[in-house]
Amino acid sequence: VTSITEVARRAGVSVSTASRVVSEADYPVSAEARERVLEAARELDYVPNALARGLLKRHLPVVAVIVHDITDPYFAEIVRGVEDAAAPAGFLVITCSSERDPARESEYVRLLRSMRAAAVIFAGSGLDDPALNAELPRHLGAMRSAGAAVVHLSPHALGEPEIRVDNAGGIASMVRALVDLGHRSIAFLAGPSTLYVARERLAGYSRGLAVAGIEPDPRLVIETTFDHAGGAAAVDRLLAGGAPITAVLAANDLLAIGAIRRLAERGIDVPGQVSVAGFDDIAIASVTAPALSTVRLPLREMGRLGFASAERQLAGEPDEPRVVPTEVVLRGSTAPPPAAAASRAAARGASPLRAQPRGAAS
Amino acid sequence: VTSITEVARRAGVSVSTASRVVSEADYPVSAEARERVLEAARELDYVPNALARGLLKRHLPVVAVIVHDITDPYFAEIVRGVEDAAAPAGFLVITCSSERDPARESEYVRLLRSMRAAAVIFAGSGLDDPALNAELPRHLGAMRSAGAAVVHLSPHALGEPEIRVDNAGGIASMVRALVDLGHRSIAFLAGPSTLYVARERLAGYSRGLAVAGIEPDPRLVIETTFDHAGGAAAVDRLLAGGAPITAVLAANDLLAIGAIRRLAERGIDVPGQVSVAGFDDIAIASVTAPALSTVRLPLREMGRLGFASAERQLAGEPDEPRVVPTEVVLRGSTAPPPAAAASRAAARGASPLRAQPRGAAS
DNA sequence: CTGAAAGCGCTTACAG
DNA sequence: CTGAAAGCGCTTACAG
Repeated sequence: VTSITEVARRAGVSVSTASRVVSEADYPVSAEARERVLEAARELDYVPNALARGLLKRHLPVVAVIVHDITDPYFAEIVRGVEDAAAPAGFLVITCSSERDPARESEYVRLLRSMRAAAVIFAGSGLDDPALNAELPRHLGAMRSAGAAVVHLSPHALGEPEIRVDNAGGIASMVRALVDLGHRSIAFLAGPSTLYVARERLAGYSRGLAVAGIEPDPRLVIETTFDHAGGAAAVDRLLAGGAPITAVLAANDLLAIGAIRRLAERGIDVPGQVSVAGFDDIAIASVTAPALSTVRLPLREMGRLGFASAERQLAGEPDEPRVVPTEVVLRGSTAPPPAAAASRAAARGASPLRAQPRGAAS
Repeated sequence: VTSITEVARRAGVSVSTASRVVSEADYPVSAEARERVLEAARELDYVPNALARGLLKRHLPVVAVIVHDITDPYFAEIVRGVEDAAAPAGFLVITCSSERDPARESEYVRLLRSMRAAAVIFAGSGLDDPALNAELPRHLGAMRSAGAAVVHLSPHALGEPEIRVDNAGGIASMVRALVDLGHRSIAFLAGPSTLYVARERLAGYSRGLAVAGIEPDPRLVIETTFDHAGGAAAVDRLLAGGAPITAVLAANDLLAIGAIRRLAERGIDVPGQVSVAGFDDIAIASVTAPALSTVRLPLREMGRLGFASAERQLAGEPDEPRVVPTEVVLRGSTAPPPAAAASRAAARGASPLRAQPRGAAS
């Protein structure tokens, strides 16, 4: 724990000069003094105290990412993107799993505020729950006015996100792709309706159906949690409902993967009898069997963009919102609907699922 | 950015008294003074400056987790465990993806040292590369002597890990389980031989074979990276090698999942023709098709234990190494070997893979 | 180009 | 129970 005082003494210079050298300040120092300081620092294994420095500057070179759950591949990928951009700039990244609990979120932001974090990036969607969100805006306001950056990568209650995904457009494109494959009976696993992203994606589903001239069937829209279990449960409800279905579109990949697994357990072939598609394109999506058709989001890039936005804010530069592209990726989990079943379904509204014995599909 | 000075002024007390109240120091303060300070703090939205506090204490209430890649579910789960234990104690968690690059790792630890992080937890295995690891021990030594905690959750070059997994025993148990199923030709996807964990798991494979009285066949051991792609590539090499195989045991789940996928692409049924098993039991292992048989590691619990070890070290308490249990979990990806093929293979050493047309399996 | 001094926001002996 | 003062390790006007 050597301090700059000892470095200065050993180098035979003042603390001021030592500081100017080790902090790489833009300030004239003679070559020999510089060399002596550097050598003393090396010999003493001097590492500057970032806390002391942070006390004088406005904040610590640390950026926090608030995620719902770091264990969700969607968020892990974003955090990695933030880190990839932050590391070269000398920033460390703090991850906070809020579990979508506004109280935990507030507490985390309070802690971040006390640590004078330079930026906080909200990776997950906001929750529509104004009463519980009371504290958060106060903390964010205080951080902002203390010069810290605040970035949102998803829709939220407090305004437009700095990094924006066209959720509705992405889902609508996938609806279109399924329709092009021949599907007309497309179920939608919607995620939690309290989440702003989930709402946008649901809107995309409705829009996609409207564009294709398909009458929406409320029985085909299932509200779920945003994980494997939600996908499995939704399949059960769908099958119990008895409505005709040839495709299932899920509001995220985790739901889709859970749905595929449940369909397999029920003896229903994917994509032979039912096509399944997701959203996000998390890493495992391409490794499942069958590989998942999905709408790709550049998750890592979103993390990088998030940090870039923070940097701009910290530098006092103008920060225009960025819109991030989505792309439909068709893999093995989608196919044309079973021909016979499809025409029968169209003719009398029967469920192709029940009418179609396993293995008889194309 | 209100400071304790303003709180003290508004409350009409000295800074000392205000400090004693807001920092919850164990020091007598009159009830009315306390109340006035608390109220002033509330009114001013006072949040103490953790940097100033950290400058006086030995360190900042922050714990870092060094992982290979936060995007790997293995590490995400551990980080979550650390966070679950750290949050109630008021610690924030910093994640550092080192990509197994000793230079990056050193740089991260230097940064952590400069921030006076209270603890650094190494989640991943050490690399056997003494030359490159030169800087790391110096930083760790400095942190330790500054009172910070250092925890290892995996084998490494610098001694015994604080939290220890019986890697060899776990793999050997899975070999045993496969043998019990009737397998004798068990390939092993070993991971990178430079990683200490990978070596321990390979040793477990050898031990398992020895216990079962099976002659090891060097063609069946494939060194790989530790990801999906490594599993796929290993399957290709195995099939090209032409050695008889009825089961593939992978040193981690990512490898196993990549292998299953590649086998499916090659038209080989899992587990009908070939059984596949992994190690770790990451969350997706139970959702793949077929669900993955694996050796369960209590990853989240390991994270919690890691933080607990750090807390003990910080408190100056004795910190005995903990050994964490492993458990064989048999799911859909393993089954008895195809009977005909197995006996033929035993008789003349032919490959059951080639001899067994798709779908003819039990 | 160099250095003495003030100050960032706290905590903690020390004296009362 | 209360408060004045020193000091943690830096940076940065300010004077030379």
